[in-house]
Amino acid sequence: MEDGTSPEPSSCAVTEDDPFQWDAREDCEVRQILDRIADKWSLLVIALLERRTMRFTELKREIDGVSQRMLTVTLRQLERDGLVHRKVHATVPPRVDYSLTDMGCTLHDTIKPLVTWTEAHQQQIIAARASYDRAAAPPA
Amino acid sequence: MEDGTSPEPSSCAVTEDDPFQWDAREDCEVRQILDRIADKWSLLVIALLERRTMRFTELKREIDGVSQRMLTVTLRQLERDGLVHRKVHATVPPRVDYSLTDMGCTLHDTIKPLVTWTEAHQQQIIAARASYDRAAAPPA
DNA sequence: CGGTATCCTGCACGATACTG
DNA sequence: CAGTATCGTGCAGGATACCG
Repeated sequence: MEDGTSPEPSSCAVTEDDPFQWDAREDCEVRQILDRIADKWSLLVIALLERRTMRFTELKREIDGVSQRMLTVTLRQLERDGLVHRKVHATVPPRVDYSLTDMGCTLHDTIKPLVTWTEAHQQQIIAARASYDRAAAPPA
Repeated sequence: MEDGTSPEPSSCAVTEDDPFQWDAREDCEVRQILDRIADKWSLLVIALLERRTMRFTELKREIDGVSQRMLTVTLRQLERDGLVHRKVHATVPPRVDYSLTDMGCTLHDTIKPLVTWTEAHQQQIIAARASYDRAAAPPA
């Protein structure tokens, strides 16, 4: 395939004084943490809990397609990372409330722009994909 | 386990007028796109390309642990999504330059705070994990 | 209700070999 | 140099059953 089909490159600044350069080591803590919070369900859980405290079953009902196992695993990881608070009520039947911790809220603040960006650019991305696929299409 | 070991919940605002509420449907476009850009390598590639145009081999050398296959796959996806530009030079040996598109740059702008957040909170997260693990420790 | 424990499967990904 | 093609497999994650 030629390159003529790609969108133009940008000329975004190569800011030399940009302190943003991350550690590319495989065992880098930052990468591990990012992998964790950027996984399939964590973002969704954080987004939902930012709105209000929710029970386990509520979360399960809200999140289309999540298995009980994955929801449990996700919540446990977020709790372990100090992002989500788990409150067990000693009632019967049991009741467990999940909510964001303060740190979880600050994380949400940084995630939100990412989701907003995605929403704002989804049409552009869909168009880019169609264009790419057309260019690579089977020359029948 | 009791709940006494969890960090306190936050009281972050339940802003009712908050328009941020995302589509939890499994086939939601936003979720698919997020899954794509939040994967193990994409973030790293975007971060590196924001600094400067890079060749395939350079990227491979910079990113510890990535296989040739995964780098290729990642770059193709990002190209297809219109986030990365691929420029093939008709020289021999071949030379392929990768750079961010304008859209890729805007994405980087929203990713950067997330990385910054992670760097800023990694100690807190490590501490939270240690605390959690201690609480759940084998009661020998 | 809100989980664990167990089993089983698919496919994501690495390794390797080949090519324009 | 910058890929494709093919094969093998580890483990993420679904399904199911059971429990406090």
